[in-house]
Amino acid sequence: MTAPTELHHPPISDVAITDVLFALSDPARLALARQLVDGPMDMAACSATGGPVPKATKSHQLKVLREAGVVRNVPKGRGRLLSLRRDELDAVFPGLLDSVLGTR
Amino acid sequence: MTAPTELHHPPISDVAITDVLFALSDPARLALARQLVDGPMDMAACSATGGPVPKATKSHQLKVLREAGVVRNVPKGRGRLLSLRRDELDAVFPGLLDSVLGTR
DNA sequence: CCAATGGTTCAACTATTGTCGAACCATGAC
DNA sequence: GTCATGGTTCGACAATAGTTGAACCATTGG
Repeated sequence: MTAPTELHHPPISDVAITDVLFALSDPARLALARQLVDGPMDMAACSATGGPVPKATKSHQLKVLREAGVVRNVPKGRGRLLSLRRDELDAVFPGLLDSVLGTR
Repeated sequence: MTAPTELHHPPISDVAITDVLFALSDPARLALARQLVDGPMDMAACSATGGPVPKATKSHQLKVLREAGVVRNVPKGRGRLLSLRRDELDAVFPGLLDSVLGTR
């Protein structure tokens, strides 16, 4: 098995719109995604709810977003850098992120 | 209790975007919603998967869509008429239905 | 009225998701 | 190397969601 420092990201062509919708259908996950609209962010810097969330929980929430093709999660220093897969998603599901992440 | 012939539809202001996303995050429910984009449809006429679905299952799937504010379900003759709550949803979540229901 | 059609609801069950402690892994600082 | 920091993974459990038969309800047609 490969070093788990590089996590798996599905090719965007393997991502179904239902996967994306499901990933964003949870308030905590949606909140995480919205923190990335203005650009990449250190994982340590973004918070799911504002309150304290166990790191296992946060890691799991981001895993769902990652496996749904919504976010990218790459090593950076001793932490990780998160980013939206904006361009790719816009190409396949035009307007989706705009409407979902833009609406309050 | 009131006659269950009139089902409950949440005011659109009570509908969270996460409710809508969740309702549409299931392939069968998404397929149902997509059959309504061109206008209202008799419930008996729309099929969830193409294959045979027990009526209890179909009723349940539509209940999720209804309670998420996505579809309206009113009595019509001895059956029911389904429709998207297009205008209301467009007002609150602009572009959402366009991008979700429009994309293949 | 009665029967057929179309649908909802209930209840019981299965299956999927979510949560989080504990153990483990990688990197950077020293 | 060692320690601290930041994160993933595993495993067990809790909670939520999905499926479906059976019972029931409403409407239309005869």
